Amino acid sequence: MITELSEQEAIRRESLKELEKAGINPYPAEAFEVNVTTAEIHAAFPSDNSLFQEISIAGRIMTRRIMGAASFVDLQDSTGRIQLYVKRDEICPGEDKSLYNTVFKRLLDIGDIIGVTGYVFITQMGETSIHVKSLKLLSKSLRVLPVVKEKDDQVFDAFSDPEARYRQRYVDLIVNPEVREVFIKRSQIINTMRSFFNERGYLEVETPILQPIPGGAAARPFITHHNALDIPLYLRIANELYLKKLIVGGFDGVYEFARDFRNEGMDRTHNPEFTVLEIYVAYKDYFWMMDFTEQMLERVALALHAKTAVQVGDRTIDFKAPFRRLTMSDAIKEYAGVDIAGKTEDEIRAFCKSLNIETTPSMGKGKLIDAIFGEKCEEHLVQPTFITDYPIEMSPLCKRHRSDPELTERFELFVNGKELCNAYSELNDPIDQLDRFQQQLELSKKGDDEAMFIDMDFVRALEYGMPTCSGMGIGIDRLTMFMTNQPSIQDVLFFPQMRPEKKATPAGDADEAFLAAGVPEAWIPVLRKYGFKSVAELKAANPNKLLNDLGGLRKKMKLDIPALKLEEIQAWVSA
RNA sequence: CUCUCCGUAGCUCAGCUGGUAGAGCAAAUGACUCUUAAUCAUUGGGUCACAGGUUCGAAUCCUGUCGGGGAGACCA
Repeated sequence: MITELSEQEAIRRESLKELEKAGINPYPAEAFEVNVTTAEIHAAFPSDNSLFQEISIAGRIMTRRIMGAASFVDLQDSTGRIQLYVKRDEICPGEDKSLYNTVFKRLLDIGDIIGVTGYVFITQMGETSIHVKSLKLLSKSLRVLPVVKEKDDQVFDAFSDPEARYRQRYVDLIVNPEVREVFIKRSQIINTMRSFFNERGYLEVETPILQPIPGGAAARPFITHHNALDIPLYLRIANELYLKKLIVGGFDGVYEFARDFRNEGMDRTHNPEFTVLEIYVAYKDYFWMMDFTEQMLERVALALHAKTAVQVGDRTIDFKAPFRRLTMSDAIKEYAGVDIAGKTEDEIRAFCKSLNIETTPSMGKGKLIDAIFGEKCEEHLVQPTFITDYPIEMSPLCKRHRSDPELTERFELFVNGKELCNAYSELNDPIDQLDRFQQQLELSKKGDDEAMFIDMDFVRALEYGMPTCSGMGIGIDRLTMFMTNQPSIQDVLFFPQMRPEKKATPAGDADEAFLAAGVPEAWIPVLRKYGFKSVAELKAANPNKLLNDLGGLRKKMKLDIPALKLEEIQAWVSA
């Protein structure tokens, strides 16, 4: 684990030892009392100088400006930053000035976490600051933080490498304050929605993530295995069927913020695991749900921005209810210029050809219509728009339209050309439901590998009777991208999925090979430094010379590991 | 999966048509008791992602691998 340390990391580890020698615990166990945050000081101090005369505050050292016997430090806590004024004779009132001269100036670094006491004042340059009376190290930082500087709203040397930011999000959060803001807003979005539901008496529930049948959506699942039951289990792709079983069970409204998993491609709008809210409300239909959805989104926008207009890229999106409503057939008429109403599969296939849309024989009527819509319409739906009345083949869980048996009572909400919500008047006819599942089976025989599985327990539940019901699902990650103006899903997930980091395998053999030959772990980096990259090279060496050279190297590098014996080295070479 | 750009010090980046690496910040040492991208002086810090190839000589040219960004294909 401890490979080559950089010069600065080695210096920090030395400082750590010196601190311990001086009797300072770099990682003390006891609590440090904090009685104020930087945000509270900045909010109240300038108007009332009598406040904050005895404060205790903790945070991370972000930058220092040392001028001999006095210094300024920028301290960052969870709410922001404040400047500290550290004066030698203030923190070292007696003869012994080592706390300032040695500990503060030499042994502390940017990145260390400290606690201070003192009082708030305003410097001659007009900056609200803390006059430090005592200072205590709370945690020593051994790694070097990127130092981001700022002047007149211009940022210098920003920590910007996406790979490093996503892999080491903690560093990103420390040095890039706007990143923290995105995630605070994400939490606000979820809280606003939760209040909206709870005020109406709906119940927050939890349903299985490990499912024997991955139902409720069309997607490729992750498969895992349960040892005790000796059965395959799937990570859920949706929770729709379970929530509807709860409506059967007698709840009037249930919702879940669910983590779903889909074993499909990754790009800037798709992560293998993502968060979806699904809500089901008894005795409602999809018209009711449209009203509900637009009110919910308007409220989220207001909660975050205090207005309904939200900046997304170079566009302004207005979440003020009501949103435009358009049937799918009208949308295709408007944007593709063809009328699909009452047309056969062959006629629609011909439309696709005339519009230069690729088709395959396995595509049914529903997929063909969806292809036209996807190619020609979606990109135009910038302002929030409900697209309604989808063809029946695409919606096996959705109630047939009350006035057209070819269609379903379904809507999707499009924002900025992307799908955001999906909702139905839920299908509660168990015979129709089984029939639709069987049609899915036919599709899958035709080669559609994402047709739905049949969940017989769900059909059985419907046979007991489910009230009329409307359900809606909304992608929380996508919603957060819109509401916080982030172009990539990776920017709204703390830890987006990444390929595993491989430590650059040094030329020659891996550590394991050296260990297998009997070399103690601590000596492996030494051998590499000495020039042995592989076990084979090691075996070719003269054990006596090795003993001498390695002993010398141990002294030179001041290594804190036991000296080697000739027999040990002979064992490696002959192993 | 395809195309494309990228990978150099802890961070942000230079490095030309090939000649064994530079800057700013950060760090070390020193000066400085109201600075704020603090300032001034001195110094150290590199497996140029990895592996091959071409060449007298490769950070640079070529091939492959790994990792990342972007675009597309596929996909809700």
